[in-house]
Amino acid sequence: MRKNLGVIRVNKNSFEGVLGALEQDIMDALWTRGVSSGREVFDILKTKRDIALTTVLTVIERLTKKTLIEKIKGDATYIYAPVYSKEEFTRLVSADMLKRIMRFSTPLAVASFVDVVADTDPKELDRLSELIKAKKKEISRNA
Amino acid sequence: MRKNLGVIRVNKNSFEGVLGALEQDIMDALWTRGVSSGREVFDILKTKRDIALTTVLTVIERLTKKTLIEKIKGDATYIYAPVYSKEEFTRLVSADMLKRIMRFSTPLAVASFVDVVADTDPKELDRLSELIKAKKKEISRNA
DNA sequence: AAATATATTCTACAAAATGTAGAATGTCAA
DNA sequence: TTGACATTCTACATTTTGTAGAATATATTT
Repeated sequence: MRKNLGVIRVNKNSFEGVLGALEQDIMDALWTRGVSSGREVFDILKTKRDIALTTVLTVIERLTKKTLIEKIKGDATYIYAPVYSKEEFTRLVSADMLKRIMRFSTPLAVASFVDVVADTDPKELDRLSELIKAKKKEISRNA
Repeated sequence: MRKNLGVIRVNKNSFEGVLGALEQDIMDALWTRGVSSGREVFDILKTKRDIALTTVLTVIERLTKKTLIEKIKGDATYIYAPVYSKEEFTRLVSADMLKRIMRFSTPLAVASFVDVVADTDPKELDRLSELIKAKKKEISRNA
């Protein structure tokens, strides 16, 4: 399930290292569908992969232990809600990864970042400039 | 060995998700000491932790399979060399992580990045601005 | 209430990654 | 030849994730 892309193992999965494939699928189901019962999540995944209801329930259970999902007593069944929106979660994960990268070397991380942004979506460079400007103002305001 | 920092599991380890703790220690030994024999690496680690020579050898072997270490026939013993410098490796890992973050959402990643840089080392914001400027020039030159 | 359906929890196993190291084998020098 | 050291093999343990059957609880229907 893990491949080698050059040196580094990767998944197609954005949250590699944070969520497994099934975990990710379940979170995605909850993010797109909103609060759902276990069976509803199962019904969604079932259309894409061959999987058992209990498998889904088990993994949902694990995700609640990771505080990524909240378990709520509904009328007939439990329902599950993502604790963080996909955006919040992405921010948290990103921030965490970035911190780890920078913990090693901020200059290197910064340089890599500019390279990758330029590669990925050069137009974002402008937005990045603006965000920096704004951030600097914010800093001096609070200084 | 994994803790919960907020939502996301982390290690103190910068390369979490890429290298295990022992693997990291071994790479660090090679990076700081330079090309070394297995026993030399072992001697370094031994001062910090209780470990067997064969354990070190085993993991070195695994790292050669991951193409992070090159195995070279020395006179009496094999010697091991890091395939990438710590800097190169960091760049590769960073770039890869960043790509994965941006694959999900470039705008979010960019925003997070600015936040984290500001938090970590606000002075880097200026350098970041300059790098962006330079990168833009580079792009227009090659356009 | 008994039977049936549905939900939830328990328990368990498999595979991969990593840490761990003893046993076996190879090699070279005294 | 006999050590001493090097190298390789083999084998476990643990953790994470995927997987799901068995058991149990709860509700619904007849």
